Amino acid sequence: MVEYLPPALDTVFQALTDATRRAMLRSLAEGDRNIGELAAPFAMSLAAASKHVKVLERAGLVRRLVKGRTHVCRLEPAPLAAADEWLRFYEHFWNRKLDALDALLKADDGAPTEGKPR
Amino acid sequence: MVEYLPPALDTVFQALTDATRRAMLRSLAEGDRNIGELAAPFAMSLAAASKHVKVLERAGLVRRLVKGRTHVCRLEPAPLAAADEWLRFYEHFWNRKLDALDALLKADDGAPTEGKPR
DNA sequence: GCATCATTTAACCGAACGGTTGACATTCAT
DNA sequence: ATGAATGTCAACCGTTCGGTTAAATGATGC
Repeated sequence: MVEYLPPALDTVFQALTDATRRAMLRSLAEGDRNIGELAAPFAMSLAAASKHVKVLERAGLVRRLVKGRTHVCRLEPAPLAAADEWLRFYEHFWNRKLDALDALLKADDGAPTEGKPR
Repeated sequence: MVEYLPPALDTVFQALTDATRRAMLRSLAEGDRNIGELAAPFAMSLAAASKHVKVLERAGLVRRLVKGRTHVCRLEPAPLAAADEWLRFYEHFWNRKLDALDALLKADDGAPTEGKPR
């Protein structure tokens, strides 16, 4: 059987909606952390933190290595790359828009798309 | 004057979790659309689509220009840039990880982590 | 004026979210 | 063997989510 099917974008973005989970990822970017360490900065029960980690895991953003009685979590950046890829589809858009925005706001129809380089 | 207070990252990612809304953004990338046009590809009521658009609006991803009885929606890419910026913090990570991934996959659960430097 | 088109609003529904508490399983240290 | 440490699981709770239907609003066209 296929162990890892591609973590859907839905799941990844959903995991990123929560500030607590985003902070956990930031922490994991600095090194492996067990559940207690991930939970420490937040005013919430360990059970709640455990759930958050599970969400990150489901999104493929975290891999868990059970080591004795502690579960050490490791950042798994691939799904972030996938999310980024999705976003970059719009990259040329937000670049182009930096000055085109003014034009659009002034003349709401027939938007001329030419503009000066920023 | 404060034109727009920063649309929180929470709100932006949350808006992106839904595939319907992501598809709407893709459609908007090709040009302005009114609500009916945005709703058309999906098997859902207009009221539901209207809610989706409202979510996109709340995230600052869409601007609505009421023109007569139709509401024409326009893509507003700035919050996407913000989300991308957040993600790119991890960019060096997913680049560096391309080959380290194999090592991680091999040293799965029961495996000792002593084999590699940490 | 009147019907129609485009859209929102309100009320409702079941499922998912984010949190809690309390009980349980395992591992580690003594 | 006992007990503390590390986490999970199950049950529960209030809120949000994504959808529905039905009614209301507002602009258009005849």
